[in-house]
Amino acid sequence: MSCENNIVQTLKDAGHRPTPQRLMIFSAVRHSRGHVTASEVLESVKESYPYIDLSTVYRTLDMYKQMHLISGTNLGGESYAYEWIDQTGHHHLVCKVCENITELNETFMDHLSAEIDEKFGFKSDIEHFAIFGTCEKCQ
Amino acid sequence: MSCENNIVQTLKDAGHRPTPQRLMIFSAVRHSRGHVTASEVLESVKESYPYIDLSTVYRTLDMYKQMHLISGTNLGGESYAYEWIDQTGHHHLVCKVCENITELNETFMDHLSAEIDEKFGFKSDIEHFAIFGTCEKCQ
DNA sequence: TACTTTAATGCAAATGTTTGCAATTACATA
DNA sequence: TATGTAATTGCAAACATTTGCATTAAAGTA
Repeated sequence: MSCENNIVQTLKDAGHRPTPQRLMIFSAVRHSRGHVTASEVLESVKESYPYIDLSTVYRTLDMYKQMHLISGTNLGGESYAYEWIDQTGHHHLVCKVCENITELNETFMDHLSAEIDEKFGFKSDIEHFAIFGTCEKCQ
Repeated sequence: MSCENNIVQTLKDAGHRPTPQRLMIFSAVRHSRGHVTASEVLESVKESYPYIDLSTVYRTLDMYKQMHLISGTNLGGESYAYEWIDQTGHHHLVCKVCENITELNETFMDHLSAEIDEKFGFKSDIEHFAIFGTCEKCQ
């Protein structure tokens, strides 16, 4: 389970310590709509705890990513964005021209994922994907 | 066409100037088996032209990437790897445990790509993909 | 509660990548 | 070939991310 009220337990179960920093960072990602960058998380957490360090943010986001509580996606150019993973995993179509982002339902990847498992015995970890291209408007 | 003997023409056609630096950088990527990082390209080019700068390498690799002559893929962790795109585009299955990489034939993505076009009118640009997961051995 | 052990933090420095700008180079035109 | 112009380069500085390490804090045990 990855819902907020037992993030403490989730951390403990995974053998990690539920430090205040980790809870604040989780909360910052959890409560922001859509994607956030590492420095946005930093600013957000700083409002309640000014001594937080960027390296802690990066380390913690990486940890949550490995725990599959949040996803990290390169949304083109400079922005590496983190996002809380809710029940309905999803992907993005990123238009290289207008830079708009379209959400893509998880089921689109299921087929591919099953095919890869069948052929290679490889369990793919497709939680969050960014596919680049050109959207209808911009073609 | 993206074969080596007319890289000069390919550049001109795209409105770019075929400078010595660009030709050397293309050659470095073209002649290396598999993936190369930006600094590997730098070292390689430096052997014949020591004054080359890393920023030129990055800018040029980005340009080639936009021209779809090379692909850039985040192969996990720190390594961002560039690769020449030959006739048979391909993708990678990257195992998070043993870090081994399995090549994945282009056709695997074709289905997904067609589905996305049909549903969203979105022309996806799936030339080079890294899918993370756990390989058969490591499960 | 006091003590011990180990994980996690903050800081500073290292590394990787991008950007601004003046000098240089390639190309078009005369 | 000489000249003008716009693109490209190398440099230096900015920015983003990661790492090493001493200090601090969390959790288990007595």
